[in-house]
Amino acid sequence: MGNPKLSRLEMQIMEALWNCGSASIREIQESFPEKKRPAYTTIQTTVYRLEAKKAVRRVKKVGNFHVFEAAVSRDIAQRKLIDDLLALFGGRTQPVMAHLIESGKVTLADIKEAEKTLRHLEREEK
Amino acid sequence: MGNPKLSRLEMQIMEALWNCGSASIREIQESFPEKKRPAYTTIQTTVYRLEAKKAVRRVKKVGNFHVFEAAVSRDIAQRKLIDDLLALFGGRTQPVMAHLIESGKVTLADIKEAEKTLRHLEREEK
DNA sequence: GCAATGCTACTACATATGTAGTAGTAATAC
DNA sequence: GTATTACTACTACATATGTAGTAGCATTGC
Repeated sequence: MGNPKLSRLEMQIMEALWNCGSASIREIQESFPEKKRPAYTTIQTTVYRLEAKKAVRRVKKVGNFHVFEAAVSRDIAQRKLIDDLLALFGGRTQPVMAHLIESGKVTLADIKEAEKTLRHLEREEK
Repeated sequence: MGNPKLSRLEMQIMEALWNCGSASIREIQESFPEKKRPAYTTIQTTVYRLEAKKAVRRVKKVGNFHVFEAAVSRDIAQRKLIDDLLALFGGRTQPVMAHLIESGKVTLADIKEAEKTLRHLEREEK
């Protein structure tokens, strides 16, 4: 029932749908960089699986092809991934933060931004 | 032949080894809370797989049982998980940070701490 | 020494995921 | 209206992971 955990390929497909609003299998496939573009049927199979998980739905049929759209938001999907990662860390965010910083991929600006967001949240909750 | 990505159960087993230094299958199994303790052979199978991945190794045999120890550090293993998550986000940390904050699991203190760490790093790199 | 117990090594199986082939039907191009 | 092309629906298969059973050898307790 809840939000399904999406895999790498599934997320890439969802990304195409979140960006385009809606798309056909072919359009999704062509959204992949030519060099690492899976076969048409690979995308198709994965879209069908996403459909089974209720993460995408068919919106209409145009000509002989179907058009799909995301049925879960990017936020929800991303949140699920992060919650699952956190679970692997026993729910502790500290090591996650530490590694993000250590990886050199978080800038001071990101932190500042985060801090601002956090202050806003705190104010709203009071 | 980089560091393998470890799964949920694998991480739980590694956690036991990182905590105890070294342990037998039975000891690892008993480190699980009674209510969600997998069968002995489930732990065994998973330890064997970790061995195949070179994430653990046998250190000795005591009586008729083997004693295992971690062959990769907690840091390395955690780092791998985070790098893989980041890859799902196209390498952008911003959404990860945003979700961590939104989840309410990161406190302002965590951010302050992170900021301090980051400032230190920047200084060192100059 | 022999029976009980415990551990190992191996096998088995279900689900998830990445990957893609094939058969057949539907749209299209003339 | 027929040949080509494109898409769908289905099948197949390998690897990863969680899960656990079984057969048999090693230890141990007497």
